[in-house]
Amino acid sequence: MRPLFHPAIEDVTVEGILYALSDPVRVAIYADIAGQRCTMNCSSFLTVSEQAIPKSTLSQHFKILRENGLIRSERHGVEVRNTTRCQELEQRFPGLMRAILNAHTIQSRQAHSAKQTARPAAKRASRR
Amino acid sequence: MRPLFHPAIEDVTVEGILYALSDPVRVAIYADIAGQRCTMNCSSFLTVSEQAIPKSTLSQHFKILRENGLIRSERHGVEVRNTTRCQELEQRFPGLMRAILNAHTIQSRQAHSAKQTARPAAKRASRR
DNA sequence: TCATTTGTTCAGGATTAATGAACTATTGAA
DNA sequence: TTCAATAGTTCATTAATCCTGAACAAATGA
Repeated sequence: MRPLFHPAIEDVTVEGILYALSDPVRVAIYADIAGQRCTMNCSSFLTVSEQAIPKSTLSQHFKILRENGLIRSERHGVEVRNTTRCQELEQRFPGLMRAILNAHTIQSRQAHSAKQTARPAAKRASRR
Repeated sequence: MRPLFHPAIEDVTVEGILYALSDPVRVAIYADIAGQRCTMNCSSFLTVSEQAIPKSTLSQHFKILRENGLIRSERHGVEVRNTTRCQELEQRFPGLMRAILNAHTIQSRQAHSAKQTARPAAKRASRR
């Protein structure tokens, strides 16, 4: 089994970060890992936002997060433990990750309150 | 010719913003528009970062920026004038656009100095 | 040794992106 | 009015990417 590739922090690009987080599942995973004190394994995310994700898809999502420099993954026996690279990223792109996570929180709150008040969801551009 | 669609600011999503700016050409266009005092038409970008862009491709890029809530486009006679929606976006997602533009600036500076010192570009994950 | 758990890789079908060619709309000049 | 030039859009085709079931690999523990 191939070793897990992690880019050097100076090779991490803005485009790569934005691409990795432009998927609702991946940004939810990233936000969740960033919010935890402990590390998390991949299978913690077989359901994300009440939606089932096939494990092959999940594996690809983690690969994308990893290879774009957002998370660090280490094999520990049979599982893979994931942590964010927040501190390195903060050094390279100050304020970026915080602003994205904050925006994600704002949006989640809005979605939640919209659901509570039973308004129909606004139509919006979807990509897939 | 169809009218230009702009989403209401509350329908703009984080994912949409990140997706729109995850393309090097689009983020360069957005950064350029954001940096200008005056409005810009689409054809100002037939070459972006020393790279020629077909106008049909450019038209799609502008559509993506527009429909994800990043820019406002208005027809004026034969041309379309574009401005950012920075202020609305700042209200909805405080600090987000500033952080992204700042990260883009940091990265551009690094790319520029790397070119000057003639170091070979680091290999990085590409998407296309 | 063998079943279980955790995750990866591969192959395919589905989706999305890029772009040349044809088109629309506006402007200004003859 | 007519015609050419300018600025973008739309469409069709090809290329690239994404999603996921199936098969596989590695570690663990019974």
